[in-house]
Amino acid sequence: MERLFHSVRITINDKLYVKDPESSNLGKRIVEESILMINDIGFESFTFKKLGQKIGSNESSIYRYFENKHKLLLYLASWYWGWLEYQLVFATNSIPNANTKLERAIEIMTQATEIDLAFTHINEILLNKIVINEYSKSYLTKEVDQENKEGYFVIYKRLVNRMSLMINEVNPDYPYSSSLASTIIEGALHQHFLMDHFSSLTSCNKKTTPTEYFKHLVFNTLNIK
Amino acid sequence: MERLFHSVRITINDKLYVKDPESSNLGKRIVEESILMINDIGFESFTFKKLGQKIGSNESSIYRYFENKHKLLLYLASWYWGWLEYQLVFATNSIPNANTKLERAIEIMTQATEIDLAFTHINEILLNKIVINEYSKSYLTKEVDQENKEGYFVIYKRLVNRMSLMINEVNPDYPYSSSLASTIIEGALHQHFLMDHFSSLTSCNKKTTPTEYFKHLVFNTLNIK
DNA sequence: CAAATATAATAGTATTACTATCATATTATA
DNA sequence: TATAATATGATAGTAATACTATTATATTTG
Repeated sequence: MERLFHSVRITINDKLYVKDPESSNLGKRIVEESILMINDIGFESFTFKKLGQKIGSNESSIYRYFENKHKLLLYLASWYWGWLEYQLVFATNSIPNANTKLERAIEIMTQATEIDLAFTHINEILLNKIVINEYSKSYLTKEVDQENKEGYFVIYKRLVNRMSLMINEVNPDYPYSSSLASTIIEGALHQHFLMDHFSSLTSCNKKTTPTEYFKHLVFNTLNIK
Repeated sequence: MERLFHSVRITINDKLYVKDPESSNLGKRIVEESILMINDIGFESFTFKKLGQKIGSNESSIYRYFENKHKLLLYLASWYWGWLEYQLVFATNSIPNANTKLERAIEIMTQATEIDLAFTHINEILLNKIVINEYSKSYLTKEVDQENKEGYFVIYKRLVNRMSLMINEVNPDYPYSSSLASTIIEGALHQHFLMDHFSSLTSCNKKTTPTEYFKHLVFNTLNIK
């Protein structure tokens, strides 16, 4: 299975980069090391100048790949959601039973990424942490409507919609499938954040996982016992 | 009732300001106009220099009230959550029935702020919008643990805990009350954001409110019909 | 009215987020 | 293999940001 993942390529909106980072060694190093660095010092403190120093390259060279760090974040996030989408589709498409399928989907969407499937230069564990800590900043902006029109969030939207459809399959009469889908995906990120920084605001911990919480939430809400 | 609200004063951690903005006319203008301005141009573009120009004051004078715009955001958010907490307690404390009480609590936490109760210089409608669009940025930082220790998030935490207790009153056996409480509060902000910018990711709209969605979610999850 | 305090004005600094230009590698192709 | 094309690196420069420091001028208070 790992081998299979190796050969998958996640297609990302080409407006998010100036030059495709997958097309060169430097590009891959930019992506690889930016993940480590954003995870390390946080998105606010992260700059192209610092990244250049770290990878022994030049600030101006990084600008030839990404217009600015905001677009780099959107690129990384798209990659992450694309990767999750792939896992979701791969793991659920052969499941005939709607309940079992939704259950598996919730697992995939709410689990902490624990295994690095070694997608060459991308560390999925750290990328998952970046998404938990920084993803909101990519859309909580004044430019969100314009950027949404440009298609910067398509993968994320497709993912929420897939979840929504699976919810509908389980209970076609449930009237809030889109909201429930977005609540699971965004809420899972939030619960993971709370586990790390505000433990009194979550019931989740090492024993009780967000997955358990969301499964209970969803299946009770849908009136499936 | 409006008159009553007038006399309420929300107590905010005094580490969040250098000089209490409630203590002078300039301080109040800073708070008042910063709300308008952040709402208008967004937190990223907002600067103390611009604010000074708008209120006919000087950048350096604003720094005598707030160390930086991050602390100003924390101050505004604390004020907002304190104000919501007041409304929550006021509206629910006399309700004896646990279900009715939780129902009323969900209404208060998930409704869009529509009426400006004219808390003198603070526009609650705009402040609610700021919280929807900017609040996450106040805690998605590398300094969150330190700032949490300093008590910058106490009001928010108290509010989530109040919700959690009300959930427990309805169903003492429900094992995820803290997570459900944080899901309602954070999730409500998120659903409002989606209504404004990603309508395909939410089932909520003018007719179907987030309040309706969350009531259904909570009472079904708690197995109360 | 003097003293204390608050506010305003101005200047200055380090950093950020770029853009532009030119030099030098590396790679492709004729 | 020479040359052209392209990629990368080095350096410089700019406007804005996020402050700090100092001094001047109001305003308030005792």
